[in-house]
Amino acid sequence: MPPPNKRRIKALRVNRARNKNDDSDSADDEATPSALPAPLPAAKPASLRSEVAEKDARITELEAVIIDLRCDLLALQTAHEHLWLDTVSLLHSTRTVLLAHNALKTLKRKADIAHFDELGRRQKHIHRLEVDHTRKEERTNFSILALESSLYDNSACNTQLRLDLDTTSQLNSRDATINNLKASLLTKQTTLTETRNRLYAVLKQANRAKLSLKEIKMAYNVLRIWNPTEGGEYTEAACELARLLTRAGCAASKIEFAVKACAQAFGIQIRRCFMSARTVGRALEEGGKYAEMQVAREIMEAPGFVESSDGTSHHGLTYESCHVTLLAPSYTPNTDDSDQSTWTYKTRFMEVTAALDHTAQRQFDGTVEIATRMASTYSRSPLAARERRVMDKNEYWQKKLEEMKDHAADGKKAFRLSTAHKTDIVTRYLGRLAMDEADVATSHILLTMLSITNEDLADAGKLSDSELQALVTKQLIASVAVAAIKISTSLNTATKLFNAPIPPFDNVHVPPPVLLANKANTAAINNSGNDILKLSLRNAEKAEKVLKRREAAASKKKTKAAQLAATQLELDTNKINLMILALLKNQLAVYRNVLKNPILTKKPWKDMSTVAIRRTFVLEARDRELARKNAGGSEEPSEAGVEFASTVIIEFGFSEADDGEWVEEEI
DNA sequence: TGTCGCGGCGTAGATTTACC
DNA sequence: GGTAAATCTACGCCGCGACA
Repeated sequence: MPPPNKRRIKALRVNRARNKNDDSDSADDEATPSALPAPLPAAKPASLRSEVAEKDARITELEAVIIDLRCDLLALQTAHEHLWLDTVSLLHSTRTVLLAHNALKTLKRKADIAHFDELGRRQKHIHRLEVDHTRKEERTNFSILALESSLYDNSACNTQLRLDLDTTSQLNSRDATINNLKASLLTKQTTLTETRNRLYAVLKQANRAKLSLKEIKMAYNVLRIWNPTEGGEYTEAACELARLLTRAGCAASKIEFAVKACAQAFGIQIRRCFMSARTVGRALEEGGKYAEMQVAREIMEAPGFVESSDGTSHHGLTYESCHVTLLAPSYTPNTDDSDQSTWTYKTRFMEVTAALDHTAQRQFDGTVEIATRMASTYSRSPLAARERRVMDKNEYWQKKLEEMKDHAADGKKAFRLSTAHKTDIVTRYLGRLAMDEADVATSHILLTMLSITNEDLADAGKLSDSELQALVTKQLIASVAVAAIKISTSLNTATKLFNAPIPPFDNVHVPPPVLLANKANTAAINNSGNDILKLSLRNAEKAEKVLKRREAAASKKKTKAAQLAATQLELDTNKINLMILALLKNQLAVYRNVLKNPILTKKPWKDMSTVAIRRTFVLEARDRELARKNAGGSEEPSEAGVEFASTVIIEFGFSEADDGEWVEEEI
């Protein structure tokens, strides 16, 4: 065992002390009843066994104490070992620390040397930097001084430039301002001009609007407020309205109510009251007998008129209507009715009357009755007394230029009756005239006939010389004679051929035929001169179309007639045998339509379609014509194909059908 | 102041409507 | 189908108002 060192010695001392304490403690423990087994009670006389038991228990307890002590001893030994190990460790550590201390001393010494070297270098660097700084500072100061000097100079220059800039700016600003002002002025002038123009336009518009408004207001007032009277007298329109309402079945006493009710519905005011029943009665009278008087007077004043008539049946009764178309004054206020240039064509209603039948004789009798009644009415009227003249019933016939009818069968017969009647009237008139003027009139007829030339006829757009020869010479000569007298005397203006659409002997233009009632009812009614029932546009177009078609047909017919007139009747058989189809047809047309050959007239064209047949018919007709001439011309054509003397029937695009009706020709 | 146009009234006759 | 009432028509007469 190694000799104990100081630390070990110390540790031993500690252990001894601890052991002493333990001993004392053990002594104390023994002394303490709790630590030591309890002292045995005073020995009593006990059994051995109990004594052994107590001893065993004491032994057990002691053994337990021994065990405990041993454990403590072991613990102390362990602690001692630990302490020993610690001591060894500390010694080792101390040795290590000493070595480290020495190393550190060495390092410190080296570090100090290095430190001093570094410090020297740094101090040199600092010195060098200080020197550089001093130099840079000097240079910087110099530069600053130079810059300050330059700054001072630049500031002065800048001040001067600023002054110049201010001056320039002021100048530029002034020019810009001027330019701006000029631009603004131009803009404002443009705006002003535009505004002025707009103002002028607006003023014009306002003026126009004012005028328009004024006109519209006036027109509105005119339309809104209807004055049925002028100067206290009911206007023709008012009277016509009353008559129409009466015809429509309105009682005279209810007409005022009806008119007012209509006006209220239409937004129209009627100035003052509408006419009373009594005045309505007067208006009806004016539309009846008074109208007849007026028509009679107009017929006497007019250069001529056209009569249109038609018939129809209603509930088994036959009715005949008649109206005339003639030049009549307008009767408008402030118009000179004596000036014929202001006259216009009017269609006047004559009558609608029941008839027993629709025969030609009945129609003719009706016309005679109308003429007689009209002459009587006018001659007995106060109007005739004031004008100090009367109307002769023959004047109606003298003034009648044309008749319009729609029935071929009875119409042609009626034309013949009318023509005969008029011829008689005109002959009587001419006779009276001849008696008045002796033989002057006769010579005048001849002179007038001789003075009519082809040029005159051509200028009038009428028949040429050849046409005159081709047509029925006798009829035309008679008409020319009548016309010549009429022209020379200017008294009889009605010496026209019946049914000539355009009178050939003076400048009086007669309008085309009026549409008849059972052909175009609406158009006919509206064409009848009624101022209130105006022709509707559709009917007008329809009527215009019909008239145009008829005019075209008439023109076509006239061309055919002219072609017919230009055809010379060929009597040479050699020439007839050389004729071609068209020439043969022309020859047949002359025989058929001019000479009224009774055989050819009844022969339809479809049965004369070949050259041979046509040539045969032409040769036969030639033989008959030569025979007729050799017989002195006494052989007249049969009545069936001959028109009444001085009657020319213009069918106006219509032709006679098999049933006697006139039907429109196809164009 | 005379003339003219209009409306109102009365009367007679014709026509339509309601009723038996 | 007849009859009475209602309605419509025609017309003369008279007064009123506008106008020259």
